[in-house]
Amino acid sequence: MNDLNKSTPSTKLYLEIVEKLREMIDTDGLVSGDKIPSERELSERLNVGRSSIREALRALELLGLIETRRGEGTFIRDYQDHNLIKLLGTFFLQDPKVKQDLAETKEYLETNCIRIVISSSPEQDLEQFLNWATGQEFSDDEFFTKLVGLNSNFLMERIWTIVNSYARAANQEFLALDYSSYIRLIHLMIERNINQAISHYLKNIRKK
Amino acid sequence: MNDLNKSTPSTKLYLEIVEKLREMIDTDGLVSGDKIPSERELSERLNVGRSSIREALRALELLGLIETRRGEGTFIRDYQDHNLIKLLGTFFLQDPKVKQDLAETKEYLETNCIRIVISSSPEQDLEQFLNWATGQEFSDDEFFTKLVGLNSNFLMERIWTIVNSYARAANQEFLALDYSSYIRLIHLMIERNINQAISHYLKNIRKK
DNA sequence: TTTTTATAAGTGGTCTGACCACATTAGGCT
DNA sequence: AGCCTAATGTGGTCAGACCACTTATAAAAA
Repeated sequence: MNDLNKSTPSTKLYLEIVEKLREMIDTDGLVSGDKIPSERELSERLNVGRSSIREALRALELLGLIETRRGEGTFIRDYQDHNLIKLLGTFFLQDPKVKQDLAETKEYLETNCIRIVISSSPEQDLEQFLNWATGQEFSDDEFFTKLVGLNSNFLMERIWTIVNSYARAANQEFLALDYSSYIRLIHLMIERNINQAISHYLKNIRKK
Repeated sequence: MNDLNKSTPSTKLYLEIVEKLREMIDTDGLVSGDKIPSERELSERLNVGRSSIREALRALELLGLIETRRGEGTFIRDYQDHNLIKLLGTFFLQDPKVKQDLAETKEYLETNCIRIVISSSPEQDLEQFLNWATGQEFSDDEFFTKLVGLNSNFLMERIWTIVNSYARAANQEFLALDYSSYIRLIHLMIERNINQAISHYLKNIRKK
């Protein structure tokens, strides 16, 4: 019988295992790329069946917290979306209202981001951004990935990334890129001109 | 041997099962509350082991798409729930940088929300909001839940809810509520005065 | 007949042991 | 040394077994 969670389970066993794994990762100081014990070893150490271990690992895998490689093992990995996106996508991305909300939200996040960058990014970063944009071709995605990266808020970055990948999955329309508009946006940001930057973004980049 | 995914699997079996389940739900027109076939029956129908079925169900359960009740069965459920939140929470809420990002992001979302409400919510809704706030006591949470609800973007609402629940879990500080500040914010919104509303929010409600 | 109570059947939860497919390693051969 | 082959370790999957719990069924009691 399993050690955690005797008799009538208050929470599902696999969720407790997830918690135990978290502690294990924490106390052992495991970081991205490290290997975690094999399923069989975990099964022994926690005194639970291997199938329960696997259910917990599936949950973590789904969240993108671990990666399993057959024949090799299971590895910690940087938190990223992944399967979750795909799953939710195949399930509920057909709702048109959801699509509209996605586009809207993406836009809000991006204007918000422009505001923040304007009011707090150092000149130097913006110049570097400008150099990058001037020197090469890029996609809308790449541009805003860079931009979102400029405000050093990891959470915000993640939210945008997720919303963006949803939005991309829901809407396959490609905008013809007008590089000069993007460059102009950067210039407006360097001039710290919030209002013009935002209206430029809305009019010339999102074509509203 | 399983029917889906013979020999060298291109994608994991449990993910294929998820897809099959989605189709099944789709074609059978199952909706929230309906019962899906038992694990054993699914196992037979799809010609895969019951453990694989379970791994797929765990994934869906984690996403809040289904609910399992021991002794009864597995049921479809509205997709707005949060094992996911809890899990992610326990996983990376210990990082102090994350905490700061949370507070910041919450603030961004809220100012953003104020902007949107000001520029698109009908007078009537705002008056109603004012009445609600005038008539009773409320928490900061409740106030902003209402406010976020005013811009009719479900996704945005969800994001705020999630960020907010994280933020609350990470930061237990309670602000002493000054109701007049909240009332004043609503008035400023009714006057459609974006700049003042936002600076009032930052200065008097978030005490910056 | 109606109500209560035992029994059976169905279902999710878990464990065990068995293969398979694949990757890495260790030995042994040339 | 270099190559090939076994052995080992790992995740992926399956089958069957119990357990705990719920619901439906049938038998017994009123």
